[in-house]
Amino acid sequence: MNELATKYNPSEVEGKWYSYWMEHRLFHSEPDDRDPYCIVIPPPNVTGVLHMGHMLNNTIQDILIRRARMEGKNALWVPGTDHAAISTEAKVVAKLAADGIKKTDLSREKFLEHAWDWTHKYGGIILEQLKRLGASCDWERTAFTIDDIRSRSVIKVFNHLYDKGLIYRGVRMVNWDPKALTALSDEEVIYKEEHSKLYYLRYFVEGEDGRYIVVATTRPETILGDTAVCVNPNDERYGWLKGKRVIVPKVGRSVPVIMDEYVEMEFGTGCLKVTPAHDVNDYMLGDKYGLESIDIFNDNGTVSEAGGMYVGMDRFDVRKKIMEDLAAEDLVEKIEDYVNKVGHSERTDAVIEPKLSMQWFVKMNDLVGPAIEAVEIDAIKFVPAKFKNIYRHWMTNIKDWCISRQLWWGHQIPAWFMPGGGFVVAENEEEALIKAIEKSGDSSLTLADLRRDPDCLDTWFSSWLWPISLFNGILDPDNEEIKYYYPTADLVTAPDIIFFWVARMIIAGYEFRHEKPFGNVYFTGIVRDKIGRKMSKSLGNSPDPLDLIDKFGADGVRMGLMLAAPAGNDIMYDDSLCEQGRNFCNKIWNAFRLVKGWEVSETAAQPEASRLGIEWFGNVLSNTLAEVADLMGKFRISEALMAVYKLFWDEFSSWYLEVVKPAYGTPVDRATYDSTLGYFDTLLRLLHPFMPFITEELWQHLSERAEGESIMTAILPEGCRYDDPIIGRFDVLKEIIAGVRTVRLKKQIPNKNQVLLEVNGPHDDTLDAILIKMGNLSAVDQIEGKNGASAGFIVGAVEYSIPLEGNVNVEEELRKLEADLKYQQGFLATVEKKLANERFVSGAPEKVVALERKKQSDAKEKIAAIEAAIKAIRS
RNA sequence: GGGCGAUUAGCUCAGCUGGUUUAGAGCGUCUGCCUUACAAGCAGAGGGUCUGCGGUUCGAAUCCGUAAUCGCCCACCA
Repeated sequence: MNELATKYNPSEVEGKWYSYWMEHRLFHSEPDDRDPYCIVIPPPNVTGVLHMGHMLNNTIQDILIRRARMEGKNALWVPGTDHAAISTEAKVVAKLAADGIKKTDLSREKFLEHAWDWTHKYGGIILEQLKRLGASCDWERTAFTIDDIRSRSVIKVFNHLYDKGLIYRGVRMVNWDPKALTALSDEEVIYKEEHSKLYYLRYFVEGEDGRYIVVATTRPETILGDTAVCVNPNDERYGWLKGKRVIVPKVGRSVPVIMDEYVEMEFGTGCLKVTPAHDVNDYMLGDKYGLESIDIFNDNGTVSEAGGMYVGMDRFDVRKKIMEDLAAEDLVEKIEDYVNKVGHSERTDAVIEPKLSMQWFVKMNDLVGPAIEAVEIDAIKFVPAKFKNIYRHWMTNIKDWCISRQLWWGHQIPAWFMPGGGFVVAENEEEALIKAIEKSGDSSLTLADLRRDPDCLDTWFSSWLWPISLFNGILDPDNEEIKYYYPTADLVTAPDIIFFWVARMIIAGYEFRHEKPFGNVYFTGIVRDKIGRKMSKSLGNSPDPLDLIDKFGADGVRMGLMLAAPAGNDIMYDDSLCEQGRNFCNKIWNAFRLVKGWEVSETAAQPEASRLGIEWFGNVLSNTLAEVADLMGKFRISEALMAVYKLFWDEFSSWYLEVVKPAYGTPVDRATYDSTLGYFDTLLRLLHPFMPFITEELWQHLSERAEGESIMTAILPEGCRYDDPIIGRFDVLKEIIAGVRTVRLKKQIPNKNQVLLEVNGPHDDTLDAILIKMGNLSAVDQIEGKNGASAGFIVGAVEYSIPLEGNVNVEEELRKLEADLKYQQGFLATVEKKLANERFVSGAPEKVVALERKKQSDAKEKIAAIEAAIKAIRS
């Protein structure tokens, strides 16, 4: 062991142990008698690559899983990927386009072949990357949202909801993505503030020569679809318009003026143009007043035949062109700068076009009840709790979910159209045929007569089943696995998918399983760069996680991320955090080198200092074990890690090891050595969930281990919190030692030179053995008054001093003491002011008053000690 | 436009039901050290009128009000 390098080398260690864990199936879980602890992974996009958000997210999950495993639970972390309908289809379409193939030239079957090829080629890369991080997922269970079990689950659920009347098909105004050529749900639309223009256009009034009204719009191109103009009936300016008609500029169409209080009189001119086919509100008005609806756009956002002019031009080109043409005809009143919110597709960033179309919807209102309640009463606990509000608000204002997508890559909607009109919903073709015959009464129907709806379902319509479908709980609701693992314990996810995924999983849990899907939801923050920008590909400010692992080691990166990541707070990532993690690995590594380098003597007696050190550290360790357990229970992971960090670095390395370290060239006694290895073992266990690789490496070195044994499955001792007097005494000791060291530093006394420590006052000598060793003292002498030249310090109310030969800077000593005196006097004054206040003494609890009195007497004692020291120096 | 959250040391953050020595940590900074585990280290030190203003209280970083700044979520003013 002595030939260990002075630095920890992660690359030599990580691959080895990951293979070892896999080989011995240590991540694998099956139902047994132990308590289950289960996390289902938020499935990353199958063709995605690991980014910093995944790193954060999955590090947290792994820490929770590994800790649960070491607490003796049957821990299972189920991995998998998401087929990500829109983005994967977009990637495949782009790849085909690069090869000169258009999607429209392919059959559905042919296209899906390409998509599967693509998935097999790039799919699962991200899972391989997670292994580098040390993720202890049960890879034997890896699932895919579109594999056989998950697909059949989706179909079954669709049928279930349809049969309950909770899924319907209808023409509605939906969010249309002209780039992906599909409808989207409301959640997939991101509104961005944009600097645009407000165009004021003239609409001449029919039959009133030369009289016109002015209408303000941000989208002049949609006048091609105008079928009315609307004003507020209370608007006195426009009372005369009642019953009139106006001419849509340029288009020349005569449209009615309608009156509705929906119109804000203050906005623009108080006149609203109504385009029922291309605006949600206008659609509502059109519906109310029976207006004609003219769909002027093709699916790709170009003007359709129905537009009548500019046919085939893109909507944004038309905007420019039509304004030129309107200006040429003097139909433009003015143009103003205007800031408004424009909806963009979450996946393609294309500007959303509100569009009337036939789609499938889920009636959400009938499903949310138990899901709202569960979070409200903390049956499902959100961490941090602020997300409860956001969740409640969304759930109580929920709208129907548009679940159909005009895509091929996904779960095809299980609806079949019949030749004579109408459709049936079924779990498969055979069932569809039976239902179709029944419904139509036409027994001559064959499968060839039925046409399946070509559309696919929203990706989230499969992800919302994830905690259930992973255990086949939809198809086989009574199987052992679902009964054992469900509900899962914790969910760890980013807050941006709270509606897409978290809320819907809760809804699905209650609807399909009558039980919550998980007990706690831990919302991570967003990983930002040092100056607070969200990490993104386009900004190029996101480091490649694998490069980071190469540079700092997986444990270093894990630690770096966790140090800065309180739940729900964004994390300002900086490489220096990983550096700190890497440095900590070295610290652990070198502490191990030290201990394993000791020669052990079976005959040497245990020094008193070591005995005391062992007693003290045992107490500190137990306290920290309990503290970490408490913090982890509250998901305060970075604080837990910090407690472990300080325990190892400060208490164990800087204090304990220095106390028990044998003098150079001498052996350590057996008892001290064994205790030290025992502590090291516990420390490694405590560290393991955070830093799995280095801890496994050192643990295996610590003593002989049988093949297949691992720290992963070692049990973490439980600590307990208590105040042993030795902890307090040791704290005082640390102060005294620090005082000695400060004097050494100030007086330039080398550490190897022994000094005498003189004590003036009531000094507790029970830990003197340690004091003498750590201070390199010749002795600790009790004295009265002052013995000549010395440099001193005060701890509590006791004066300590180190006699010096020759030049003592009396002035400096005095300055120091006087500054201290001034502080203590000021402090005493505030305490006495409180005590002099009668209302405080009578009003405050007895305990608080007693504490103040204690402060008062302590301060007085201390002041007396300082004054004595000053007097001694002066005399 | 509504709602929510934040503002504590140079940076990132703790500080839970007001009282635990006139506020703590990690990192960074400064000083001294290549001390026989570790210079990616050791030892020591400095650093804050808790965003401003007002209020409640014997007592406020903590509770209330208000202003400013930042952030997030939601919403159909074209």
